[in-house]
Amino acid sequence: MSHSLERAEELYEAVNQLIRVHQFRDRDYICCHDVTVAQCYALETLVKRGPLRLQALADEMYLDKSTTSRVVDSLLRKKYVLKALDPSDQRAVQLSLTPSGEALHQKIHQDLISEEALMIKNVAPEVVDGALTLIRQLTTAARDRLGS
Amino acid sequence: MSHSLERAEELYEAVNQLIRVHQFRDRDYICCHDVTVAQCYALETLVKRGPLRLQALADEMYLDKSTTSRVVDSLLRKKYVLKALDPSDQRAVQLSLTPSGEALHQKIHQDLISEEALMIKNVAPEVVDGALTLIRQLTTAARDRLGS
DNA sequence: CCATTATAGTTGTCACTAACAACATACTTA
DNA sequence: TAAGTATGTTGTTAGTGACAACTATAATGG
Repeated sequence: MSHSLERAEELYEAVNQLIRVHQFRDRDYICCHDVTVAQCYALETLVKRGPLRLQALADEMYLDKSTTSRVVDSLLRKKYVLKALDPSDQRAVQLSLTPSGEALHQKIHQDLISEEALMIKNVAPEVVDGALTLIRQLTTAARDRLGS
Repeated sequence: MSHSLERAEELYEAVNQLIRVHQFRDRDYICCHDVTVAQCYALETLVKRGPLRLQALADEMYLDKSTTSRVVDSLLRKKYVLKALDPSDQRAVQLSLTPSGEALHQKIHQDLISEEALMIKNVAPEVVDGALTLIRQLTTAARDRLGS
């Protein structure tokens, strides 16, 4: 039991460090592209999860709908996102990327992936594969825990 | 080469998800304790890296010194941090925790560790140990990359 | 079928986050 | 000692994030 707490502590530290470094990198690599980190994450989510309603987007991003509404606003102003009415529900909106939104996302995504590739270029492939599995497992565990 | 890019892409996704979930959890578990996430991170850094100058603290946190100065201000107002002059340099300050800062940090830290323990209670110990090594390796790789 | 209740988004407000620039002060070195 | 450099603080601006109050639309139930 005390062993499992030690493990928890070490994992907490390690994940924290990883998060800091990634956040810092994101600030560097995203913000020079006309969008902020949060805006970029919204773009990413819309790319991955297809057209979404506002509340659904907020859920995916773990944010309040009001916060999300404002992030989307900024993307609308910059013409990276399109807001269409849902024909089946006059209250709801369908959010999707414009072509220039797609293009921007593509560009940023590619930059970030290249950077990630450089970061792991000296790490053995098996090591990366292992980390992948485990990080996903941890994410699932955390998500389950929060959902409860 | 294309393989390594795929790996980079998957890793990027996986880490991103992990970051979201952890951020969400932090908002929940830290902010009910009289400090924000950033303030808590400053406390943690001061605990781990001992008394620090402002610029050193900013470096550890990957933040600008002005941002850090304000985070520290809020902690000074709440009496969780102590600011002492550096005798060897009248410009510099030595930042450290007050007893109540120590106590608060201890409490939050324990909460977070317990939560982390619950998250991994269904993950095999070897798996956690593996993740730990790999996450650290990735952090180091990322840090080296940014430092350059 | 209308009144109640619930849901989708928006807006007001407040505190915090974060950077950049300009500044005062103190150290350093040429 | 003058010029340059480093340490922190403050002004400013934009963005983040939550909560509550609000409008408008849908769904339900009596």
